[in-house]
Order: sequence, then structure tokens, then C-alpha cells
Amino acid sequence: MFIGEYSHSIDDKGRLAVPKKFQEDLKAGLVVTKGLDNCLWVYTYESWKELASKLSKLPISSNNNRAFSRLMLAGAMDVSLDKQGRIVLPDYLRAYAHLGKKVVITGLFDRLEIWDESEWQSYKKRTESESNEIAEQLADLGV
Amino acid sequence: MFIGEYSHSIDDKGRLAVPKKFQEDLKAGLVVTKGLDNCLWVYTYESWKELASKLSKLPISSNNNRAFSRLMLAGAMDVSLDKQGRIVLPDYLRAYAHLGKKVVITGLFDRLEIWDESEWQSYKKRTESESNEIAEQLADLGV
DNA sequence: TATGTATAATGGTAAAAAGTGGTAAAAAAT
DNA sequence: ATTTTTTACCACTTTTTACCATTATACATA
Repeated sequence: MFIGEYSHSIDDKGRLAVPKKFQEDLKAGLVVTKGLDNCLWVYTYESWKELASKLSKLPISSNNNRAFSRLMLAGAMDVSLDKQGRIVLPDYLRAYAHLGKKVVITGLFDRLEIWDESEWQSYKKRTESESNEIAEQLADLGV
Repeated sequence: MFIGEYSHSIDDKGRLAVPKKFQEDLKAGLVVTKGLDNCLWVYTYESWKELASKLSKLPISSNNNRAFSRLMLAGAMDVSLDKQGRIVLPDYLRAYAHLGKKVVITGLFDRLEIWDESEWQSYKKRTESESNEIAEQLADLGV
């Protein structure tokens, strides 16, 4: 289970250290892809296969389905941890998420997200102010 | 079962001693999350996992679901007691709850809350004076 | 109220994690 | 086949975190 928020930085060679707590679950391989809200999504190789299979079963007739599938599937890249627990992100993914040097890695149960630090801060500010309303919706779900 | 109200302090290294009475139930691991009313909520690792698993199953396609998951999952942090029964709170959680040096830890049956001391005092003053009205409303719930 | 005991707070030190840079091997381009 | 570029590895520095020992405080009991 991935949870929490970690501030790390991308060095001059494009390397990003994965938080130590997450490395164990990712060392069998991981997939990075374009996520929603201008961040990157990171899945274990295993959970990626599940997700991709779901996407591939969506009716191909819908514009939305095709667009979303292309975003997630074509945008994906499989990477692996080096011996120091780091990954290298391809340029097109860094560009997609506007990643500068400082990034935030977040854990969302079965995936990670990689955010440019300033984008994460502003997203967080926006949603925290709405947290009470959001929480009420959750109450309806019985959580 | 967690019960009572304790005043503790966060030292210069960001450490917070957990009340001795609570340590036994928490030594298998605990999760600190952003609570409502500007305090932090603390659950045992096990009980948190159930909640988190529900959240992770919400459709990722909805803006609200993503926002909520990020608040609750990325906003959480799994920590463990050190050999002296203390925890270290990450900066983003201390900032969220405006925690200064003096904090109050309260037990609420299945969770703890961590409050900045002065916020706790003013919250308490406010709600104690309104307690009768609040109780009236609860009556409707069969309490 | 005094005294012993358990719990909290403090601070120095060692270990681990993250960040940095050089170099060799592999891949790609000419 | 040779050069250039990219990638992975290794060694090192800095920063953060965990551990241990000690001191202070609160609490309970006599």
C-alpha cells in the first residue's frame, strides 16, 4: 500500500530517487504514464497490466474512450530502479507533467503520482479548502 | 480503545511522544491523516487499510474522487513508534494542523486526534458552550 | 508534603537515505 | 568500424532519521 507525500528532486542527469518505503514493491518493475491533472502515474508492472486490460476492453466507438486509452497506453513507459533505487523519466513524460527540479511523489494506495512541486502545492491548496464538502460526499459512501 | 486528553510537546527534531497508554495498540504501526477541523487523525495501520482500500476502488475518472483520494491517501503518512514510543510527523502534516510546540493528543475510541494546543483550547471553549444545542441534534440520531 | 517511580523531554552520535559527480559500458549515429 | 551519445554503475558528500544516554517533570503513594 502506497501512502504519503515525499519531496524529492530530479538531478542533472534526469534521475529521481524513489522513496525508500516504496522501493520494495517496485523493484520488480514499474510503469510510468501520463495521468490526469498534469501529473504522472506510476504503477507496479502487475497492476499496470490489470489497468491496461480494462482500458482495452472499453468500447472503441467512443471518442472519449479512445482518447483516454491513447493517453494512458501510448504514453506509458516501463522503467526499472537502478541499484540506488532511482528511475530515469523520459523527456516526453517530464514535459507532460511540467516537472522541474523539485518534485513531489505521492502514494495513492495502488499507484504513485509524480508532481512538479509548485503544481502540487497549488492543487493541494485548492482541494484542501474544499475538504469539508468533499468529506460530506464521502460520508454518503459510508466511509 | 483510546480515551482521554494529554498535553505533550514536539521537540526540536519534530518528535512527539505518544501517551504511554496508547503505545501498546499502536506499536504495530499507525497512520496519521488530515482530519476535519484542522487536527490530525491517527489510526492503527490495520484499521486504516480497510478505509484506504475502499477509497482506492472509487472510479479514477471523477475529479472529486481523485481530489478526495489525494487528500486522504497522499495526505496520510504511515509512521511507527521509535524505541521510546515517539513518532515523527512530516512537515506537511504539521503545517496542515498548524502544530506548534505544544500539542494536545486526545483519544476518541478508535482513533486519536492531534491538535495544536491553542486551537484545541478555543475549539473546546466554543463547543462546550454550545454543548446543549449540539446534544439536541444528536438526539435525532438515537444517541 | 516528601519521596520514589514512571513518563516525557533533551541532546549527542551513529546509521540510513537522498543528492552529486566521475567513469566505463552499452547503444545509437555517422 | 569509429565516433558520439546515452545509460548504468560506483564512490563520495550532504542531509535526514533513528538510537542511546541523560535530564527534567509529573504522578502516585506513603
